Amino acid sequence: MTTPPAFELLAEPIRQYLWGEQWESLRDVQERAIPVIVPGDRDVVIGAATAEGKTEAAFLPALTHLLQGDGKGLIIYISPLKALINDQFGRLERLCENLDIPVYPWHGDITQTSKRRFSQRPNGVLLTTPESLEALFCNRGTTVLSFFSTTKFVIVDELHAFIGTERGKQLQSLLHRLERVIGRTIPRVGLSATLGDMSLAGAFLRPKGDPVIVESDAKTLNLMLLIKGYEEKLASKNGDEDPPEIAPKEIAEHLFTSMRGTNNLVFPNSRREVERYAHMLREMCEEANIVNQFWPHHGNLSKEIRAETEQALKQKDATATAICTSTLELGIDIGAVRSVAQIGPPPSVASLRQRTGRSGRRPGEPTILRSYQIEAALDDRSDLATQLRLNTFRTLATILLMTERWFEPPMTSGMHLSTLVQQFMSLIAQHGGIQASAAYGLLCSPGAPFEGLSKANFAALLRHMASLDLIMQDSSGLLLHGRVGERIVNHYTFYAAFTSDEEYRIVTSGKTLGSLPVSQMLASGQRILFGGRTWLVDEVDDVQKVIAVSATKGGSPPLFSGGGGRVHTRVRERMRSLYQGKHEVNFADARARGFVEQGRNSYHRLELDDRIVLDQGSHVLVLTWLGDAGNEALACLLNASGAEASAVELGVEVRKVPGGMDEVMDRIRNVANRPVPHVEELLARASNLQREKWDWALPVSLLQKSYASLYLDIDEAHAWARSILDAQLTT
DNA sequence: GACCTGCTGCGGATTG
Repeated sequence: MTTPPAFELLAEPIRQYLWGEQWESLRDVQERAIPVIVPGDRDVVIGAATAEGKTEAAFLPALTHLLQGDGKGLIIYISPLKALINDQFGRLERLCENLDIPVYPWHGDITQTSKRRFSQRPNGVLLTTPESLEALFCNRGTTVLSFFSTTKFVIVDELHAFIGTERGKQLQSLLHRLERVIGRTIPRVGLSATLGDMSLAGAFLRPKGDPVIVESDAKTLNLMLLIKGYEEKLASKNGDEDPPEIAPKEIAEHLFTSMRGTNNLVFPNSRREVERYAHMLREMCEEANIVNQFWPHHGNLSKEIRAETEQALKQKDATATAICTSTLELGIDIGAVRSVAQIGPPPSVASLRQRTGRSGRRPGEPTILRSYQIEAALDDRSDLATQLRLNTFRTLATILLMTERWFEPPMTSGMHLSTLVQQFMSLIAQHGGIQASAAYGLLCSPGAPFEGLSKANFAALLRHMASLDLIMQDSSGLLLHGRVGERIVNHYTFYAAFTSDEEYRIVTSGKTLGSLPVSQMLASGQRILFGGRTWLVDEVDDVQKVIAVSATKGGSPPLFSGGGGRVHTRVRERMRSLYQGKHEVNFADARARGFVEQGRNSYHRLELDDRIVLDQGSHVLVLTWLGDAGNEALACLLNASGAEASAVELGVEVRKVPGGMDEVMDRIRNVANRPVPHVEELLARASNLQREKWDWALPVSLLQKSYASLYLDIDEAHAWARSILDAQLTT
């Protein structure tokens, strides 16, 4: 028997709508997703790039399923962004109008009236966020059942954005709790970018589940690639002058000439750099006497300014280029762009893939990526990173891995016990109090989000939370909120699983431009760059947390701090093979090729092929070529054996002891010969382990477990030490 | 440690 074409499986009114919209054919993922979603009895993960029609691949069959039922069913769509919900609402409403299925957006900006309409007749499509769902569980625990009893599907958009985060753990928990309230399994459909291992995305969508994976045909990337190198002269020796910063200007000039007249995206890796380049490019437009076409976009700019940039990109009769952070990495609709620029090393292979995927969407158009790399001029004082041209090699390794279609596997090992604290307090709110055993079953039993946490550990958590007045127990054994817990749960900030810094609002003549984290203090009279323009600080109000500014001219150093991300072992391995290789990098300009040659020369001069340790004066550098999680774990292992070690870019830096290099080798052998220590032992001397929102409410032993699960690859570090020992035994 | 994301209920005033 042959399967009928997917199109014929869709409900009649949906087919009519598609005819009306003049769809010529279904996309590959749609063709394959429709037959598995229509019956409504399987979990499905759809992996494809932006604009390959993932949303329709989920909604067309899900709505078909709804129409084939009694018409009273509900589809819950969960998105990480309000902006995405608003986008989706516009698109879905047109389709659903014809089907007589209501669509309700439900998030923090939606009015009570609109929410009330859904409450009165909860069916159709509900578009919401994890936080709004959390609020429903907390404030209307008793109505969750009546709201959601007819749910046929949960669709999670941008699944990859949830994996490996405390917010993702919260989502898993909410979906699990939802099914426990309703008393049955609800099919889950996850929409994800292409990931290194899609089955891990499935394991995230439903722990211990068995999803159908629908992955987009690996269509070859028609990539046009250019890497340009820029050399920055060193600051003067007396050090009282600002660094010259010629290179960023040269990069801005190249961006200006190669991008004006088309739509593009520029990713300089930090808000600070976004401001710097947006400002330079705006000035260049002024000098050239043309209307500005370069717009900034980042998370601290006000919604209005961001909307202005998105609008500029979308409109047809003028061109625009956005200088942006990862705010434009997710699926917000900004249309196709001609090219993408990456300044400095991309944060990860997966993120670079998402970014470049914004270009070359129209048939026949290539994907254009320009990568700009600044390195300091070499002299006899240059440090190891400069000599090795590390940033250039990291950029190259990341780009090559992308062209080889390798991506970081999603990080699913994190325990995120911070979120266990939240979910436990939320359960108390939902049920008006809960027994410890019931809570343990809901949160930690097989298939639950915190599966694997022992009863003893759970009890230790409850005791600790009680000691902090977060919870208390009544005479019947029922657990309730304590004084502190009551206050926390009854504030709206409780619903988010993640923290954010306290921020100052930047205001000019009554209009909010955006916000700044408080870490940077400002004085009046200072000039700042914000929203691509220069402002004079008139007044800083520490009570209202408002910075009043007025427009001014001239530039000064922008705000925000910069830095790096977490690097996977595979990227470091690829860097090493690039150092060892001889073949030319033929998609780089002369200067970038020069950096490659200089890096390789340094690598061979320092004999890094054979060396494990390198004398750095006061420190010894242990070269591992592992990822950050491996390096950090090795630093912990060495610390536990009495050294003073910390993870750095190429390995672990160890403070020199009287025994010198031999002593360090001894310690590595020691690590290799001993069994892997328990996490408690490993992190016994570590402090400052709190990273997530409720980490402060965890007992030390659980904080250590949670930290280790997120940041340390102990097995990898131990295996590395063993491999060193084995190599020495055989020579 | 880069980047990013999200948020209720209620009371009181104002308006149609």
